[in-house]
Amino acid sequence: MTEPKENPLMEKIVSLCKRRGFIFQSSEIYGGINGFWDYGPLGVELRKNIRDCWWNDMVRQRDDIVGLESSIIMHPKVWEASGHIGGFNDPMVDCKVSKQRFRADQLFFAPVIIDRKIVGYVSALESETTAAEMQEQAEKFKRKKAIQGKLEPVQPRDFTEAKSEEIPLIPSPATGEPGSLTPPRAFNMMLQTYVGALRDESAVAYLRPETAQGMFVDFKAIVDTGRVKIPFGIAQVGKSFRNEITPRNFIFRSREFEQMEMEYFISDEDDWAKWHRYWIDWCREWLVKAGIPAAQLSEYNHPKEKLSHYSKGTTDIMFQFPFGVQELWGIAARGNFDLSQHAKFSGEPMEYFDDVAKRKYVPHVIEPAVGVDRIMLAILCSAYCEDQAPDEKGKMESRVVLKFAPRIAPIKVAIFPLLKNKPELVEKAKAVRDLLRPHMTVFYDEAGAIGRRYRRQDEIGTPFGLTIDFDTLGEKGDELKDTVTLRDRDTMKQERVKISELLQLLLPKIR
RNA sequence: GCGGGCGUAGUUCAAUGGUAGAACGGCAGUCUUCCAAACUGCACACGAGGGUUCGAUUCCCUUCGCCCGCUCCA
Repeated sequence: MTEPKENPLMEKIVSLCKRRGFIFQSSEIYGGINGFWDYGPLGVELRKNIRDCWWNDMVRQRDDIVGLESSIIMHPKVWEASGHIGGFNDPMVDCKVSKQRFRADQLFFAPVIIDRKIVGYVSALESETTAAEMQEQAEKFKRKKAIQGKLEPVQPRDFTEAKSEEIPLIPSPATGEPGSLTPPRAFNMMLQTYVGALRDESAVAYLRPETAQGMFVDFKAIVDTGRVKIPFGIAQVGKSFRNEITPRNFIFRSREFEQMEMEYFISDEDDWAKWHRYWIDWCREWLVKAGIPAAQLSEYNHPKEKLSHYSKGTTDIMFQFPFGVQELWGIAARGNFDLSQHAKFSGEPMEYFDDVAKRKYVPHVIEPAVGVDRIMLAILCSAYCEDQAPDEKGKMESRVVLKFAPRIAPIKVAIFPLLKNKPELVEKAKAVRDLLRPHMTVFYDEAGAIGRRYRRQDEIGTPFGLTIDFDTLGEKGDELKDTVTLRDRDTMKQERVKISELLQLLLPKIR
């Protein structure tokens, strides 16, 4: 099967997002900056709705979850404790020929020394037999080059110790030939900055790569002041930053992104699998409520051998994006690793005293973590739709519609006077706009033909359109006076509704 | 980070070694009687930098960005 070289659907969505003011490339007038995006007038409404829905469902409608907004820049030790500095800051070595990448500390090399003279180098990847392998290579090397003399035993060193003049002489483990390896380069995922006026090592700080650590670091403060009892959760929405090597797929993976994370603390004796399942189901239901069809969702369980050593299990809710099935929402059982680490690094005990069980323990945690940006992209992709609609003369034309769930649509209702050159219509339409505006996002439009205005709203996913016509003014008698047509985005059907009943009709539909 | 492809209006495309056209969209106006009507007018582009050249949007180099594949994604 050949992979499609292009992705027409994705291109259409990207171009619609730009055309209608959802998403722009950041700093575009300067040529753009890779991995950063701006959200325009409609994008910002959509994101706000996503955040608000999540916050409402996750925090406000529950007794057991409280909110938090921690700072983006935290004490650098936070990232030592979390493992982001120590464990994931490994220098990497690339082989320019085979395109393989190795961790420098797992790549070993040694000079081949005959009669006290270095005649070449051998290399091997870390394994139980690295030393033996390299000794064998050295002997083979000696035979091949037909060099006489005494071969000294090889002494493997890892690549982080390679001197710059040695690097071109060390063979790549992939090809066996020297000259293709790059010097070790650090791939630190965290964005760095300096706090304070001095730009020295002591001032280095990091932009958080996840919001989660804020919840762990403030765990004690919340337990002490929040009147919370296990099981309970701490939720946070905020920006995070990662130096992704390859930002790709529109806003799917960016360097600045917004997370919605929740840490749900449970007893160390609780059945974590039960809570894990509970949160997976909760997240799936939430996505469906946000308008994503259940049929486009699936689950992926991370294989045990790929899990971090502290994780008991991670399940990703996957979404069928136009560019493939990709991770949307990760639900991780993190054990009590994070709290224990912070206890260790800060010296502050992170134990919870359980009034019911009458004992102390370090709680375990289940973490549903999702990106606002990813949800936004999934919503855009599943909402995008092209169908057929009749034009003025009844001829079928293709129509682009974003079928957003009304609760997350940027604009809930658009209001039109049938004609703009009739002051009575305009005045009445503006009165209807003012009536609804305190309760929902509205958009007033009087430009062009009515059909065009409907189509414009279809393209930005506005679920309802209201048109004020001559009947509204009472031209056909009192029966229709002060009624308007309410037009449905998806069916394009219209019904006649009394202005006085609009609010009670619309409000339940947009919740 | 590597390899391949590509950068011309808001979008989709065209042309050209002598500085660019269209369609759709946008804005304003005339006109309107419920699904992208018509007419008129207006605004808007050669991603950036350097080189070759009398002259570069066009050729070359660099860079930035986008797409596809690999890699990476704690």
